[in-house]
Order: sequence, then C-alpha cells, then structure tokens
Amino acid sequence: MFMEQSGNGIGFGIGFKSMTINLKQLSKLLKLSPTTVSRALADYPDVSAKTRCRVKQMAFQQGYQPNPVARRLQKGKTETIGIVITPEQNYFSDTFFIDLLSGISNQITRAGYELILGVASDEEHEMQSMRRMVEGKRVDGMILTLIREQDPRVGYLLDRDFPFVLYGRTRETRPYAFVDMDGKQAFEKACTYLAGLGHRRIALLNGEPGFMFPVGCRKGYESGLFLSGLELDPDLIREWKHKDPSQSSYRWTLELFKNDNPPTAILFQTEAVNGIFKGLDELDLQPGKDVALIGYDDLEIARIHRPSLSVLRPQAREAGQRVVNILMEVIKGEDPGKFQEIHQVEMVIRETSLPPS
Amino acid sequence: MFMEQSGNGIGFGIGFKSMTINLKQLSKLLKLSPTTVSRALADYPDVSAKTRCRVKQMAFQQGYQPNPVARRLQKGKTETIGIVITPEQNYFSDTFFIDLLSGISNQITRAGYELILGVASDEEHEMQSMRRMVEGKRVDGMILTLIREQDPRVGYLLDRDFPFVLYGRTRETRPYAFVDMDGKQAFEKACTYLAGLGHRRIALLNGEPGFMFPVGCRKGYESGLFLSGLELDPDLIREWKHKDPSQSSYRWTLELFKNDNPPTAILFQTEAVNGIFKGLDELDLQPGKDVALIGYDDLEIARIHRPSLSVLRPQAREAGQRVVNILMEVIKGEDPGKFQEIHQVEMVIRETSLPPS
DNA sequence: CACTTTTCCCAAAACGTTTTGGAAAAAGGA
DNA sequence: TCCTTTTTCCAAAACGTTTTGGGAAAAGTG
Repeated sequence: MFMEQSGNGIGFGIGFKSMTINLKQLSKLLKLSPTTVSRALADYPDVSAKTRCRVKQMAFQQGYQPNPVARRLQKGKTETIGIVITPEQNYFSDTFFIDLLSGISNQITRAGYELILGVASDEEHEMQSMRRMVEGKRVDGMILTLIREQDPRVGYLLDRDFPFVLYGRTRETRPYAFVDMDGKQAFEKACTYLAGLGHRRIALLNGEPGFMFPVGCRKGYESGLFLSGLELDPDLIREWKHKDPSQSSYRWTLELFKNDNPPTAILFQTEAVNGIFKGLDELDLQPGKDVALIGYDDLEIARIHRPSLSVLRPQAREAGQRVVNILMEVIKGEDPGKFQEIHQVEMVIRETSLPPS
Repeated sequence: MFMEQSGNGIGFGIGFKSMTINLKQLSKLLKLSPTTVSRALADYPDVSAKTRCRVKQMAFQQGYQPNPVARRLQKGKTETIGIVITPEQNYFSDTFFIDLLSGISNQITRAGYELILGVASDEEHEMQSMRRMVEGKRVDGMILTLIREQDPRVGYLLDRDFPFVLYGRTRETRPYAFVDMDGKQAFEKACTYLAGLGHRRIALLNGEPGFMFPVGCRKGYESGLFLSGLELDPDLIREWKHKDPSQSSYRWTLELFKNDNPPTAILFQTEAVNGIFKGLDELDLQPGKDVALIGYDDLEIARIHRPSLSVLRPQAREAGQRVVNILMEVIKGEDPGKFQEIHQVEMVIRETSLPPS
C-alpha cells in the first residue's frame, strides 16, 4: 500500500513534528468520504451513530483538528474579533483593563474565535488600525473601549453596518450596542454616602473632558449633591489629563485646598490617586483622616495603601464577557439596539471614608 | 451587459456598505484574467508595465484588498503571531509591558501579520492557550514573555520545532532565539555606581525566584559588589512575590532595616517601589536622602515621585520590534540559534541616588 | 522568410474545509 | 413482490486567493 499526498506518516507515534493530519487523510484512513467525516464531526443527523462514533474516535486518536483557515474561507467568516488599544492614555495602568481584557479573551476563546490586538499610539493610528481590520476583512466584529463623547469610530462602523460593541457610551442618535458601567449611579452613591457621614464640601476630581465616562461621573456627583441638599460649587470640580494623571491631579489637589472653604472629601478615578496622595502629603493632610476619599476602580494601590482606599468597584471581567456575548449576537444579525446594558457598580468601604473631623 | 455573481454594484459610489470587491470581479472589470491581476498587484515581472499600472489604478479606485483568509489558505500560512499573557502575575502593571507590546504590534502590522492575544489566569491555562494556537494551526509563531528558569513552554515548542522567540531567557541546552535585557550588566552598573558614591551596605530586593530575570539581576549585583571590593551579605538580599509586589516588598523593607548594620542603598525592580516607599515611610527614612534607591524599569511612578527615582531603563519598544523581526526570520526557516540578543540597559540618574549621608 | 527568443497573458490546479443536491441501500408498507 | 420512505453515504461545487505550466503574439536574428 502506497501513500499518496505528502506522505503523512499515518501516526506511527514517532516524534511530535507535524502531527498535522487533514480531512482528506483522515477520511482515507476511515475509508469514508471527506463529506461524511466532516458531517460526522459536526454531528449532522444524516450519518449513522456507529460511523459517527468511529469517526470521532479516529479523529481524536489522530489528533485531527480542522484547519481554521480553510473553514473560515468556506464559511465566509474570519472567526475573529478585533480590539485596538492606545497606551498613550495610560488606560490600562492597572488591573481594571486587564480584567476587562481577560473577560473578553476567555469568552472569545470559548466561542472558538480569536482576539486580534492592535496597539495604536494616537487617535489617528487607532482609526487606521481599525480600518485595516474592518476593510481588510480581518475581523467579524470590533470591540471599542475608552469612548469619547464624539467618537468617529462609532460613526464609521455604523455607516458601513459593521458589527461592534462599545464598552462605554457615546453621543450618537442611531442605535448601537454597548455595555457600560453606571458611573452616574456610582458617583451618586458615593456622594450621598459621604454627605450622609456629614461631609458638606465634597470635591470631584474628574477624568478628562472629551471622554464619555466623566460625563456620567459628573452627573452622578451633581445628583448626589442635590439629593443630599448640598449646593454645587464649581470651585470643587477639577479635571485631570489622561496623559499624565498623577501630575495633573497633584496640581489640582493643591489648587482645591487653596480654597477659602476647602473640601473635606474628594471623589475621583483611582488612576489619579498618586497625585492626590502627593498633594495631600505636601499639604500635611492625612488621607482618610483629614480628607475622605473614594476612588473609582479598585486598583492594587487602593488595597495596598494604608489607610486603604474606599472605592467604587466595577466588575470589569463580567462586563468583558457580556461585551463578547453581545457582539456574537450582533454578528449573527441581531439588532444592536436591543443590547444596551448598564451595569451596577458596587461600593467598597475601606478606611478613607470617615466622617469629617 | 449583465452582471453575473452576486451583483456587486460596480462602485457607483452610493453608500459604504459592502464595498468589498474580489479578485474575480476586479479582473472582469479590467477584462483580464484573475491570474494577471494577481500577478500585476504582486509586481511580477511577467506583466507589462502598462497593464500593471492599469491594474493597480483600478484596484485602488475600487478599494480592492485581497481577502486575507483566502491568501492564507493558498499560501499555507496563517500570517499570525500568538502571545499569551498572564495577568495574575501583575506583569504589565505599567508602561513597560505596554511598550513591549506596542513594539511587537507595530512591527507585526508592518509585516502584514496579525497579533492574536490569549489571556490566561495561570500557568496551566497559559499552556493550554498556547497549545490551542499551535496545534490548532492558528499561528505561524509564538512570542513568549515572563520566562521561568524551567519553562515548559520552551521545551514544548522546541520538541515540535515550532517557531518562537523569547523575550528573556531560560535554562535550556538546545539553541533557541531570544531577545533579553542585560539585567546582569544593569545591576552591576547600578551597584558599582552606588559603591562609587561611597555606599558600603547595598541591598537587593529581587524579583521572585523561579523566574529567569532575577537570576541575572543577582549576578550583576554580586559582580558589582565584587568589582567594588564589597562583601556579599546574604542578609541584604530579599525576594518579593509577583502576585503581590507591594505587600511583600513592604515587609522585606522593614525586615532589611531590622539589621544591626542596615543598608544605605537598595536595588530593586520598580514594580516593588510602592512597598518600599511605604516601608521607608514607616521607618521615618526619606527615600533618596537616608536611603539611596535605584529601580529597574522606568515606570510612571518613578518620574512622578518626589524625589524622582533613579532607574535602569530597558528599551522595551525596541526589544519588541526585534523580537518580531527575529521571529519572522525563524518562520522563514532560519536557524533560531543565530538570534540571541542581549540588549544594553541605560541608567537614568535622578534624585534617589545620592552619596550616603 | 524561417527560426529563436522574449514579452505578455491565461486556464487550471491547489490550499482544506463545508454545503448542496443527489443516489444507493435498507427498511417499511401494501 | 413492488412501491414508498427512511437511512446513510458521497461526488462535486464553492469559498478567494496564488502558483504552475504553458501558449500565443511580438520582437529579434540569420
């Protein structure tokens, strides 16, 4: 008996190299047609239980795995999801983004898909990287993070009806799918909590304008003040920059306390915590003792620091999984407008949220 | 004239949707064979300059891009590189890993390849994720980071002769390709520098045993002591844990100063800096003034902190690019043993490396 | 002109799957 | 037994490229 094809050494078990068997070879081994083998493996009902079993056994024994590239060509799908990250805005400075990515990755793998990653240095390259994926037919869908108020990526994808899901929201009238954290509710909760402790001067050190998330934070903050019967003082609101969270928040912290009537509590995104600590230190104010603090995001520093930082904790992992599940539905053709989820954020009270002294 | 195929609306310029033209349609438009069009676009010499030009123009005008999946099938390549990261060891807590990833991603894109990302929660899933990529024929090559002294991934890939490049090194006698930072030289340099300033008691707060990088750091530290005529004191060497760099380094910092003859300087990986600062603070020691500090990795905190932290700065971006270039060579069939690069690390003197007081 | 060489193009095969549209064999029904 | 239905399988087409192996026309050579 001779072997045709590139002699595939029918699994003699010697060595590991190129244990790669394909459908034709497998079907030859089974004395069946490739069609039947393919259908047996896919559990089609038109192949008898006996042969199905035989096929699966042999496939397992031979370590057969269908070539994904060939399947993709035939199916007309890339089985791939794209995401582009921009390190300049040091977004995933800590566990939060990794958790999100971890949820995304695991769910994508479970679906038999791949996650391809682009790293872009700025907005322009971000768009470029996404266009390469979309127009180059390299992905079936996109995941967008770090969403801006006016986000050209969303318009671009909507225009060509390309499947995508946002982690976050943007200003856009057409319906689109998103998973967002309820920043408004979170900041409202934190604000009323502090007010409930007796704080009357609560500051907000908010994220960079232009991005969508800080908008919700501010709304929650204002609503929290209102619910607690406190007045909004524009002097107690400042915004730091993504490029340099520590430096800018440091400066704004100093600024906040130049006030005649300085705050007794600060709400902020935990990314900015280093600058705040430094500022307070310079002002000889003890975090948690002289000034109450609640951060958004439960980064490592929040747990490590003494006193440990009270935080608002988004469930990034779960959100990542939802993003993928939704994206799969949208790819299947479901109406994206049906998938608009706003996830609750829990508050973790630690040591920096005491009543005013 | 009728259109066959799924009437592709030969670029009337109305709307964006499915502007996707394929080779057959393009060739029909040009009244040429698909063969010629394909070869024209690939700059084969057997197509006349005139038609080549005509083809390229039309391809551009129609926004034609070859379907990568089809090309991959034909070429027998996935045009894809895999990488698996493990967030548990909070490895990319900051800019360093992002820089590496950025270099990797850009270079991969330049080569027309994709980067697929796996996120694994532990060593077992890390291996599993890699096997899926390799045995599932999903990638042409792997990039490995965070290398352990005994690293099963390396043996696995060598056994099946699968292309890969390490960022780092491991204990393995067979030749393999790697790009590594010269941790030994870096720590030697830092150590002799401090000794030159007059420090006699220099401590090393090293990374977790089991990983390869700390081995080099320790060698450099020992060599630096030796070159400076200082004796090695095992009491001045401690190792923190990846899982919890701040906490463990905090404890070890306290421990170091329980010594009868405490250190006047500490060498460490910058990841651990928060714990060290906290420890020193608790001991009422001023970083940089009472204790000189040099960290490995130029993280944001190093630049932000006052006094700013002197550091050893690896060029992660450049290293990432080299890793990809080398991997491309290995994929082409070059001998991996030829590619073993050890990159120099520069020292950035800031404010925490003064002579002993 | 007859021959060779060069230039330019193309039909067909191949990559490894899945899907389509039967067809042969077995089983059931009268 | 003959006809119908069900079961089980398969050959061929298709997905969109690139590569192979020419072949016709044009240009060069004597």
